[in-house]
Amino acid sequence: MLSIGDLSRKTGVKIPTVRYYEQMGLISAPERSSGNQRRYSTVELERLSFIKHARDLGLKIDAIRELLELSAHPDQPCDNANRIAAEHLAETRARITKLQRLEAELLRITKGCHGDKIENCYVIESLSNHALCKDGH
Amino acid sequence: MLSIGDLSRKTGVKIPTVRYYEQMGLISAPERSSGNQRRYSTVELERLSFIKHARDLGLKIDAIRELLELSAHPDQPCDNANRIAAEHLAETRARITKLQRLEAELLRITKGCHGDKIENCYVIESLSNHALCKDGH
DNA sequence: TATAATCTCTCTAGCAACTATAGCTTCAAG
DNA sequence: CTTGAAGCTATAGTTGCTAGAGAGATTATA
Repeated sequence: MLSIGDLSRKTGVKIPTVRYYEQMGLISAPERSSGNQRRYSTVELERLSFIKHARDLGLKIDAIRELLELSAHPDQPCDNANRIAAEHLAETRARITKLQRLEAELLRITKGCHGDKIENCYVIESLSNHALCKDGH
Repeated sequence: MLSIGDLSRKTGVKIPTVRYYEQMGLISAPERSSGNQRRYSTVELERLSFIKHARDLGLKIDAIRELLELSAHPDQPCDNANRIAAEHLAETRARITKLQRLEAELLRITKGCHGDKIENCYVIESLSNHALCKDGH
C-alpha cells in the first residue's frame, strides 16, 4: 500500500492536489490506515496517472471526469472520447492563434520604441491609443 | 459626466469589472452624483481605455499598475516600460511554444484512434499510458 | 523502548481576474 | 408621478490548485 506521499512521488501530482482531486470526486476516497492516513493501491496509482497526463495535456477537470467515466465502460462506443479530445484540440488551436496575434502586436510595440523618456515611449503611447495597433485584437 | 454604464459602453469593460478595477486601485474612486452614483470624466475614460487595451494584450493587473505609474511620469526614462513589454512578449512566446507541443500531441492522439469501442480507443489508451507519447510534455 | 524526524491529518484561507446574485436605491423619460 | 432601466453595496462563486496552522501518526535511529 502506498502513502499519499508515495503516490505523489510516483505520479508527480502534489499531495494537496491529490486530496483536492479526491474532494472533486476524480478519485474515490481510499482506504485508511489504523491512524486514519490514506493508503492507495496500484488501481488508484493508474487512475491518478491518467488524470495527471490529461491535465498535462491541458484538459479541464470536467473533461477528465467524462473521460474517466467513459474508460470505465470498455464496450461503449468511443465517439465521445474522440469528441472531447477533438474539442480540446480545437480550443488549443484557438488559443494559439490568439496568442500569436498578441505576440505580433507586442513585438511591433516593443520594437517601435526608440525614445528614452516616458513622454515619447512607444510602449506607453500604444497602450494609450488603440488606433496605433495594426490588428483589431 | 459619464455614468458607469456610459463608461462601460465606451471602453468595452463590463460594469462590475470597472468597479473591480476601482477596488484594485487601478482607477481612483470617481466623483459621485447626489444619489451616490459614480460619475466619470474623460480622464477616467482614457485611463480605463489604457487598462482595457493592456488587458487585451494579456498583461497582468500588476504589470498594468506599473505601466500606469510610469505613464504618470513623462520625464522619466522608459526602460522599465520596455522591460515590462519585453517580459510579457517572452511569456507569450513561451506559452505559444508550450501550446504548440500540446497541439501536436493532441493531434497525434485524435488521429490515432481508429477503433470504435472504448476498449480499443487510442484516446483513452494514450491517456492511460504516457509511454505512447512522442513528446515529454 | 524512547525519542526525534518526518509525514499526514483536517480546516481554513488565498491566488487571478473577474462574474453573478440579492435586495435595495436612484435616475430619466413620458 | 409613475415606471422601468440603471446603479448601489456586499457577498459568494468560478478554476485548479497552493499555503498555513495546529494536531496526530509513522518510521528510523539510539
